[in-house]
Amino acid sequence: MKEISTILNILKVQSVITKKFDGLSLHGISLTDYMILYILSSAPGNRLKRIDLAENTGLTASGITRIILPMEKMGLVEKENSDRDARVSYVKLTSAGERIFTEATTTAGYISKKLLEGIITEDLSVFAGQLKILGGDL
Amino acid sequence: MKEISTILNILKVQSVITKKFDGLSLHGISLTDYMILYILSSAPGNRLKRIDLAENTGLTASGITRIILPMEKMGLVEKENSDRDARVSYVKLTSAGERIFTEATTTAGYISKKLLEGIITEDLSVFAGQLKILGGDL
DNA sequence: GCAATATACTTGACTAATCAAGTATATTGC
DNA sequence: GCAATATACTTGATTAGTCAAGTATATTGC
Repeated sequence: MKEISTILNILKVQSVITKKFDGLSLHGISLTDYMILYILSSAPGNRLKRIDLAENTGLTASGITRIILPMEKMGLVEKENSDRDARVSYVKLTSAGERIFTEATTTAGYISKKLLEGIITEDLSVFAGQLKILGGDL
Repeated sequence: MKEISTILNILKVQSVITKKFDGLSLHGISLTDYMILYILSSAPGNRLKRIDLAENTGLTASGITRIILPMEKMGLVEKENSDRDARVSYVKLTSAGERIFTEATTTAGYISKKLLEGIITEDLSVFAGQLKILGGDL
């Protein structure tokens, strides 16, 4: 069945990707860290509730708590409380985080281009659209 | 940069997929278990060296050791030694494994179809081809 | 034919994530 | 206005995997 093999191939691709993105460690961050910086940098005010960060990354709320903690310690993001709702806390990109993100984007762009270079440019947007259908939208 | 967001979307899709495939627990196996059964079932003689299984799944050799152990205990696969090379051991699908695989395939097929139903059939093979370019080929 | 290197696999220590349960606050309906 | 429920987040325990090092066997080149 074609559908199943397609799905299983996505799993394999994922492991290929995470291996190639080891290069981000050059900037002291993991691929997941990078994804979070990426999402925050395009969020309004460079900040997002933890729960929305979970939704956007596909991680659980508890996964977010655990990954954000060291990022806070590194000074990439900072915690902000909501004055409307005492339950929520925002994760906000710091200027240091922005700087690291910009630097890491050079590396990430290079790796991504290499990974995708076999795919013709016009097909790429189709591919991206199909991923969106599958639930991948940051 | 379009390439980066595409790559990050693949990561998110992966987490969506693994969540949806929880249904396989109905058959007592995980998605990774299923992937291994899938690969073995289409391998010549229904068996493969551990190292080839690692290559095909995108896991490490040590990951294979760890995931195969409980599958052996469950009787889904069995170990076979090579008489040509004392270092290698084969992982072979048992008839019980084959049966579970067939049952699980019904579930997996259903979930996969639902996941991919937004993608037009003719686009699906293009999509599959693009995943292959990215390194995903079982 | 043997030393050096490479390959297949396993194991201990670790990490990144999950889930289930717990805490604190908010919302809703009577 | 308060009881019941829902939401946002954290924490302890667990799990699925990694990496680095170790063991055993095979291959290669002199």
